[in-house]
Amino acid sequence: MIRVAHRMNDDAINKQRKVVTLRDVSAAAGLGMSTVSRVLRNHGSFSQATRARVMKAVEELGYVPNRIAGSLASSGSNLVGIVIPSLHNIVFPDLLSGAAVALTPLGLQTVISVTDYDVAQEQKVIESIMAWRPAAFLVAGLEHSERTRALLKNSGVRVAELLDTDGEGIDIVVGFSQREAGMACARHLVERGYRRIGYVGPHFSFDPRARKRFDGFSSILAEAGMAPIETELIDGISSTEVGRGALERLLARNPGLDAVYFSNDDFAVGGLFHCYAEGISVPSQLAIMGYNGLDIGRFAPQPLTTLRTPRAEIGEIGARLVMESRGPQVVNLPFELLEGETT
Amino acid sequence: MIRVAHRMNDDAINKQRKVVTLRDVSAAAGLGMSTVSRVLRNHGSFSQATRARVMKAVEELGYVPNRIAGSLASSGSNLVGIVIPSLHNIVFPDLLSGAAVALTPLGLQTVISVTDYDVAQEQKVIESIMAWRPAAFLVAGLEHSERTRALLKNSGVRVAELLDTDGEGIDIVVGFSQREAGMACARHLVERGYRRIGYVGPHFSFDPRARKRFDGFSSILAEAGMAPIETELIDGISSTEVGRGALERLLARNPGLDAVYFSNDDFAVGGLFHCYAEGISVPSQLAIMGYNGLDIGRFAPQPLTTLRTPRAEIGEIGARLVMESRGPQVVNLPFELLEGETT
DNA sequence: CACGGATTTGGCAGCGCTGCCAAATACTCC
DNA sequence: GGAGTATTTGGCAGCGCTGCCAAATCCGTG
Repeated sequence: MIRVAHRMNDDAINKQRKVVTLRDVSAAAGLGMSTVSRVLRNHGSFSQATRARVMKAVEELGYVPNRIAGSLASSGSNLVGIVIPSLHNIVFPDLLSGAAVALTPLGLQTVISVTDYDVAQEQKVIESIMAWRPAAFLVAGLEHSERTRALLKNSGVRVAELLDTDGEGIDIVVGFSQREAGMACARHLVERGYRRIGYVGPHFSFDPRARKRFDGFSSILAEAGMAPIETELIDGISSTEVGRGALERLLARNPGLDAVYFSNDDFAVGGLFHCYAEGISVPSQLAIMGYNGLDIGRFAPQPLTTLRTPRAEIGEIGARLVMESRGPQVVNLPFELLEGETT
Repeated sequence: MIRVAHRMNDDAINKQRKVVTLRDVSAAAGLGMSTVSRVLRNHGSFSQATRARVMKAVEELGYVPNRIAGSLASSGSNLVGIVIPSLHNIVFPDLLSGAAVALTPLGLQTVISVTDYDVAQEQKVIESIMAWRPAAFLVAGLEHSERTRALLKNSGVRVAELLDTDGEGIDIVVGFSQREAGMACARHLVERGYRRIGYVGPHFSFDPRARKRFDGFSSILAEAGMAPIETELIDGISSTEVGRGALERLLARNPGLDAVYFSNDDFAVGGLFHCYAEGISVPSQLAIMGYNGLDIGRFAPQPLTTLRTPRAEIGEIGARLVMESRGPQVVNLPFELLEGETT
């Protein structure tokens, strides 16, 4: 008998140690489960005395609510799926920061996946996030596989596609025209009188937004009757080192260039450093233009001419709109050409 | 009668349009739910013919599995909670990238939250991630509220604390000694003969790791019988601009400094740029030392002397260990002093 | 002090899936 | 050809919570 009693006691202890559920809390508080649930969600009505009893029991038992069960019962989660191509380009952490500003106060959690600029991988991660029935999706860009588009469209969750407005969106689109951004950069260089222009950026198969900017850029040069741009395309991630090497190779092949447009300020600063190292005078011998308006470029010895992109705002507005649940819409945010001393 | 039949038909259609469940798939395939579940999870045994029937039904109905229900039934999610203080310091995106390398192949999703260097906020986000019963936690640093530590310890989930090994961990710890890192930087400057050293970094209340480095740094100077270091403490995020301004202020107050130690390469590069702008010769008039081994510093006109930190490796190893579910352990990774031309 | 309405509380079904076990079917060997 | 084993399949309970509705309690009034 005694041993049995001991065993039961042990079991009870183990049970408690294992997982504390709403039922345990309600038993401890001497209340019904629904009452406890109401108190914990601060939803519906209950007396202050009840609230206190619940909180006391929660505290004593160390109860942690189970949102998996809660979400199943109420068919709705507080998860927001975010899908970006990379973390190595500052644009995307900035986007995430902006989104966090809007989502955190609403008590939403972010499930974040990285695709490495691969639409197949994008499809895979969106499918697996979808299995968590997120409240909304934020995805970078407008280019997806057919299946991904269908999945997002038919799922019923709100989707915001961010950064780029050149194309057909699924639901909400927040960004700016990448093509226009490229055109603005080209106009600037053309106006300043540069005529033999080179380009350093990622391979086009890689980043569709860089390609759109390049196309826009090229179209302005063509309009001005200028020769097609010389390009140095890069595989790896955006960095100072790579930009420096890329400019060196580009100049070796095309000694007569008078300006180079870089698809990112990281690259551009690398290019600028190359010029300093080689004694190439900027901008008189070679003009350097960047893209993104990174701090590092703005406060270089010669401030870099670049184009400030509103990436944090895009993240924030995208997150806000996707939760406010209105109809589909396109929001175009302004970019700003920052004239530095390198062009 | 006809109207009733119509209504039922409508209902059936609505039902199907609304949410396709495992039950719908099993009905369409003419199989039991458990069989379909087994096929979809590729778990247990079934014939190839069965597999094909299931896949066909899944395709036709556009079934998306519900991991909320699955996780509730099997009491275990494929979510990994990641908690970092900020996204504005490159260290943390790098950490996330490293973690993704280890987690993605295992089919794990990341729930990421940012604390803004606030232990209360950290507690809040860890509590709410815990409600999703994550498979594991990755958190930056060892400094938490008492409650957070208790929650993590008692929850039974594996926890890896990343970046810092100076202190008591909860479970797995992966990083390096921040104190030692600071000491290594100080030794380098002392060896080179610098004697009046300044420091630029974030407010100490802010970032406990920066404080530990600073303490290690100071201890070496004290050992060498040198005067206490002059400091310029900063509120905002790490950036070139801020570093530039901070150095200016620091030098205005302390004209005799012969070296400045920056808590981040962003700051340090800003400082370097300030020197260039003011015609201060580096390192003969003023030595500049950074921290983190960022690309931007390595490929500046004068390569920055800095200390390379293995942050992506920390993320990757932390993620790997936390999933391999062995006992508590501390992994110390090496940092590397990179001698540039600025000291 | 009984009465009607407002407030507070409890019971129970069910969200969609998985784990367990038993049943059905296929296959092997003598 | 039938017992014995291996493979494949189905049924059902239950994971922990919420939504709905009914029951209980409280309160001010006539």
